[in-house]
Amino acid sequence: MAEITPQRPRTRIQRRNIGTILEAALEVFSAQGFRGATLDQIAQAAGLSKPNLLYYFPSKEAIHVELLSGLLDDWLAPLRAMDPAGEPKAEIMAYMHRKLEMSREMPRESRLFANEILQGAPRMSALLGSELKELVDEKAAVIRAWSEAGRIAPVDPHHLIFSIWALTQHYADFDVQVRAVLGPGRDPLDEAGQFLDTLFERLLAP
Amino acid sequence: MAEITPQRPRTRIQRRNIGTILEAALEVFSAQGFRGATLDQIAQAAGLSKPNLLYYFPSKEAIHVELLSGLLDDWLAPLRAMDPAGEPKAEIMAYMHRKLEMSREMPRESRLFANEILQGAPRMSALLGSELKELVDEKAAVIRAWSEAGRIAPVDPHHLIFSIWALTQHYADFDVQVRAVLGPGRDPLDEAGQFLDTLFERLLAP
DNA sequence: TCTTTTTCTGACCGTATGGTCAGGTTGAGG
DNA sequence: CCTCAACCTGACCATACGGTCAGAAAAAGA
Repeated sequence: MAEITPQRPRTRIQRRNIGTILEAALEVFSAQGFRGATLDQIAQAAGLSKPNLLYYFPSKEAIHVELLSGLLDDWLAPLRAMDPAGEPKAEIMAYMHRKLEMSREMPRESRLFANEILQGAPRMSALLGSELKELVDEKAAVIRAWSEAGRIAPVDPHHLIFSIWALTQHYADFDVQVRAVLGPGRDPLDEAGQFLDTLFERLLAP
Repeated sequence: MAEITPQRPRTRIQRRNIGTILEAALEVFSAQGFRGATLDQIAQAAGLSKPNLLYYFPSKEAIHVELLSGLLDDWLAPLRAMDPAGEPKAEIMAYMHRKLEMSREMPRESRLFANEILQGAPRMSALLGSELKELVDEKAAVIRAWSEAGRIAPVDPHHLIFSIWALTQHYADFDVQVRAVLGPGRDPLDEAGQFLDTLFERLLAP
């Protein structure tokens, strides 16, 4: 009975199976939520047996936590990339577009986070108050400086960031609603790109 | 064994208990999601026994459906109230503020809907494509007319409505995240009111 | 090839959960 | 006060689910 620990380097098989499991878990957790997902569903989606899942991860919860913590960096990367030395409006617009692109390319990750936050972030609240808050505060200071220098219109930096999150993630998290309202034959994400361009253009114009 | 049907008028006790159950179910479903909520939790929150719940509702699912369909009208009321004969910007601003007020006063309802939509709206997709779409299309036409008459800046009406939903509901659905980032001693909803005023002011100014 | 370690599985277990039922209790109308 | 329908409950059931375990199968190493 060998524990799979980060101590000794992972074998080829371990890398492959752990990857497969996390991919399957993302699929199932994002669609069903933590409580709604079952190990059998994940096992089936991964093409592995249930005991085999639990050979690689000690519990259902451990899979979920691994997914969340592994994703947080990807999730915050676009904000990290916002350059204090860049042109203010261009930097903010680029951030918004990168987030919108993630709603198109990574809707499952978006929904996974949304599910977690909706339930009160029981497995993430620590990270929210530390890592996330620090990054946001840092970037908010940058935006505030831009704002005070008159390079963008005056605006609350924290709520500006919230608005980017809300407006971009909405197209991933509420996809069914958006599509139901728009009807077939329209590309919500394309239109959103145009609309949000206009919105932030007008909001930020000095 | 009497069925509780809408046929014969409800007794006093029925009205009271059905109300209590729906209130408790809203509390539990909105915090845990459908799958995460248990009948025992709802029964305890309602101060009733589990079999007694099932005396008034045939199943857990029935309680959930009743909640959702009963809530849809309240949810759409602010949009319905948008008056084509009113002053365009004021009407839109008023709608936004009413929605924001609902995020403050009815966060559980907001999260209940968010949960449902996130899971792909398995119990609501019919309503989304009919009742919701029709109302939104109707109001979108009004907004488009305002826009074409030059009374507000040109803007895609459907995405304008989406943006109001996204920006206001974000403060209810992602409450923990918003509070974690802002830190203690700030009132997110108050600040949001200011910020969104500015945002839509600049977006809509002709 | 032989040995050791890693990988994998069928069978099984305890608990939680949605739901049922026979029968008791309470309230309303006469 | 009596009767009948409405209301309520403890005990119970079947299933789903997370997790365990003894040992087989497959890789890796010598």
